[in-house]
Amino acid sequence: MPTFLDERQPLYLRIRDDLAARIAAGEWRPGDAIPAEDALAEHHGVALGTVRKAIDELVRAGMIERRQGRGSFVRRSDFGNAMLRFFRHTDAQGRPLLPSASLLERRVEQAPPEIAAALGLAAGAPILMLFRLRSNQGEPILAEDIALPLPRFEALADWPADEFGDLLYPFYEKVCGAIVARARERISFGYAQPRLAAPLGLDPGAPIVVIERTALGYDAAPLEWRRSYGAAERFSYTIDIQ
Amino acid sequence: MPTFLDERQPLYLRIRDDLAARIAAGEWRPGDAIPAEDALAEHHGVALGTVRKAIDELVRAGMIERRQGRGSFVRRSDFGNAMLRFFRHTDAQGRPLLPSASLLERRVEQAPPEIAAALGLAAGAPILMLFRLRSNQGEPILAEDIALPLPRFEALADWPADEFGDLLYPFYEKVCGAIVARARERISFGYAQPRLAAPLGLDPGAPIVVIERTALGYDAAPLEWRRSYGAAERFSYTIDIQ
DNA sequence: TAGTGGTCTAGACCACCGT
DNA sequence: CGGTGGTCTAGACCACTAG
Repeated sequence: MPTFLDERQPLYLRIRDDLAARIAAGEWRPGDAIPAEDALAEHHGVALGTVRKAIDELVRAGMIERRQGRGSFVRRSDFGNAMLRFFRHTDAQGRPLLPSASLLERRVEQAPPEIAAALGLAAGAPILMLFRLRSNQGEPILAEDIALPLPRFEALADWPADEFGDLLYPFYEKVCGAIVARARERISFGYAQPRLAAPLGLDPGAPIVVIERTALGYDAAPLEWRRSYGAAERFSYTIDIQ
Repeated sequence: MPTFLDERQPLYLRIRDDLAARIAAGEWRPGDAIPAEDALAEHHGVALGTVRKAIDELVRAGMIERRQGRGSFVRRSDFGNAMLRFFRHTDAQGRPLLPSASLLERRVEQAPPEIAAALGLAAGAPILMLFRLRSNQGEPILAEDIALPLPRFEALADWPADEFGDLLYPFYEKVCGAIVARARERISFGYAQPRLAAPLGLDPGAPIVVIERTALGYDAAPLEWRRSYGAAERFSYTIDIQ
């Protein structure tokens, strides 16, 4: 029988929070099955329907996936290529292309105030800065400034650049045990400075879209800050609203 | 006892579809209360929990709002000012401003292919085109091309222009009985043609954001097409992703 | 076949709302 | 106070998955 956090909360919310905390603590990792509903019901001393309602909440929050007949699994958030949804590129058959990535710069810095604030660090705290270019068949699509807090991501400072791979988030998980669960993105518009125009193959001053992202873990702690840049003319994004 | 649509569907989905169809048919309008859960349970010959699950679905879909102790109500989708979430303007105290609208042009046309397709009409079908400017304290924020199918919106063709009001959707509902329930928007970037630059107070060729929207009724039928334009430099949009 | 989630029932009591 | 939605129980049976 687990200890409950807030006696005033309904049972199903307390169970939801208990499960969420155990996922955040790493008791189950993405892809793992959580215990069966009847086991959880017995463990928490509640009816099955109450556990189902708790899991419903976590499914809505994107933390858990149900698979009938198999179990309920911690969801692996898969937005390694999410930035590309703004700059969709398809091959001749209309299938989406996964761009390759190349690491252009890597250095240790003191976090400027804006990045420090986004990462929840003190200004001047040490960070690892990456500058990355993503391209499709040699054609540049996106440039990215990426900031990672140190010493959390120390291992990446000396890791061979050619082993970084096209998708960083699985790489963070493998090398540093850091699991990205969700993110907040802000889209705005600007003009390409020469530093960006050159690798993107644009004229200096060309209009670009700027996508700023803070990626968070299951415990809502900031893990990564990045700012991505792409040609404004190729930007397109669709939303459904109610 | 109502007739059910698809015997293979679970009960709660059939009840959800029945309620959704009755809302789409106008049996209850936005703001109206739907029958109490126990009444619906008896009416459909099912247990209370089954009706609750059906209503849960409609709440998730944004069609219904629950209010404890009062009832469940058809939701009035309120995105009259949703376009402004991309161009947030606040007063000195940080409160959002509701811009005023002025109708600059109004004419009956034959729908060009793109607009006809979006509205589900044959190319060349008659539409009412509006051109509108939205401003804050005299400062232009957004220009909008709006297309409405005829004869559905016939009443607006001759309605006094100064009675259109700042928000069109409540106006459509009042004058034409057309209720907008949801919409799909596509954001892209472009450059201001003189026709747009002048009213927006921009230089011709200035970068602009283009937001194309198709607004739908509860029955998913297209009601309105619009394309909104604003200065790219003032654009900002935040999204949470999982 | 055993184990999982999915649907459904028929209750009970609580929390909130308006009169 | 009566009526509403919100929580919770203790079952039953079904549908799907894997070995």
